[in-house]
Amino acid sequence: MTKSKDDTIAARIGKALADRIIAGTLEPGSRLGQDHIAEEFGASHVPVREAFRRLEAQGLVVSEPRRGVRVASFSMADVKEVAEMRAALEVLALRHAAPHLTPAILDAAEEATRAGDKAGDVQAWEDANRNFHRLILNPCGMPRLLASIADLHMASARFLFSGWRAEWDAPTDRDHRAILDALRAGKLDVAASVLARHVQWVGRKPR
Amino acid sequence: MTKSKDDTIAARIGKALADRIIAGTLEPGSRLGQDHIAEEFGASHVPVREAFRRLEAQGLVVSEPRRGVRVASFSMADVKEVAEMRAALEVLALRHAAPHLTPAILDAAEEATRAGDKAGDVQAWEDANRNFHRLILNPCGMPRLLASIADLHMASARFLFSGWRAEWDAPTDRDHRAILDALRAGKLDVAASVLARHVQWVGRKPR
DNA sequence: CGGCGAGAAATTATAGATAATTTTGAATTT
DNA sequence: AAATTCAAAATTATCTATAATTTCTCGCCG
Repeated sequence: MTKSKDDTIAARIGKALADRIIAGTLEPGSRLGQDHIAEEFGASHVPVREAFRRLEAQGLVVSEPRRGVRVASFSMADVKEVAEMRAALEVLALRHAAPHLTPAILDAAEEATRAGDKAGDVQAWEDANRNFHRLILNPCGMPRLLASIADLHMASARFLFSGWRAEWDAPTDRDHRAILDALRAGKLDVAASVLARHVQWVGRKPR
Repeated sequence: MTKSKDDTIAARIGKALADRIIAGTLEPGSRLGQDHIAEEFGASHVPVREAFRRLEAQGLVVSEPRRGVRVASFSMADVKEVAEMRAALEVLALRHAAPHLTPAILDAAEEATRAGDKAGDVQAWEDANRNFHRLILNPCGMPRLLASIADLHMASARFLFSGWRAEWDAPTDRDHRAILDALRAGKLDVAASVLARHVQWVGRKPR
């Protein structure tokens, strides 16, 4: 029953590569040879090429016709761009999700925030962070919007894991609580503006 | 020199199919058999499958593993969702493009508006409309944002051509002029709010 | 008369093979 | 020594073939 998504080999390879790119295991700019990857996964290169197309659409790789595909590199400007897009779209999602937010959902989001506080490494913190955003935004019931946000979130996470930002501080988790408080108080505008600022935190220059 | 984009067969097929889906030649829900399409383009089904992946990422087709792909159908809710996403993202793009807008660009945008007025059919009007938006947004210099907007614009155009809206009235072109006036007067907030409203016009119920 | 299999036909997904293009590298020339 | 050319090697893109899955059809049974 856990086979509706990564059923095809292409989907499985695509997901595996995405994970590595986000985690930074595959470095920006590095070449992805289709035969090499096919061999590693014990498959032919056809599903590998199909996986490439999806990754390309997600902005995780760049492909030059007949010259191969490489892991997408990103600049500070790219990071800021993604952060601003997230701010715009997540605010939109929140405005539509708000009427459907139940106390149970808000409690779950608070629990996710606590998990983030207890996180020992960046990976665990990011998992909790993603969970928080997913919980409060999913009820908007706009699938295309949520898919776009998920892609942008991946790009943000890449940056977070890239070492540019070795530190991850408390302010974001304070933001989470401020968002929850505002939502509980019915102050949607406040929640939205905190969310917008919060999302762009990752786009700030480190060090 | 016109070969950096649709160089591969897969890209060419993808673009051709996208055009047909947007124009409505391929109806929502209709099945796309890989062999059938491959034969039509005088190719094998492998590049066809790669084209499918890109179309899937753009939301133009939906693919169920081992069950084929069909032209994505869309509901009124989908149209509204796309319109709201466009509003959010185009406003963001406009805010970043504004500082780089030159009189020459604004004149070109006005010319595009006139072309829209003179348009005899929906197709010509949509071409002019897309041109207007492209002209005033491209200078934002945010490639990922512009790519997302382009995808959303395709979805909007699909709706426009779908027959749900056989009429296309003047108000949009009045909006175009209001946006240009506001930009020329340096009233960015006004331009942004008119743009947001303008984009969502297509999401209104026809008849 | 309507559901229910079993087998056939059609279709998708993957593999293996081939053609075409780019990259590499060494020999040659200036 | 640097630049250039040209052939070999590597890699991508596509095609043809095969395996696996779904859909269809038709006869059978309730």
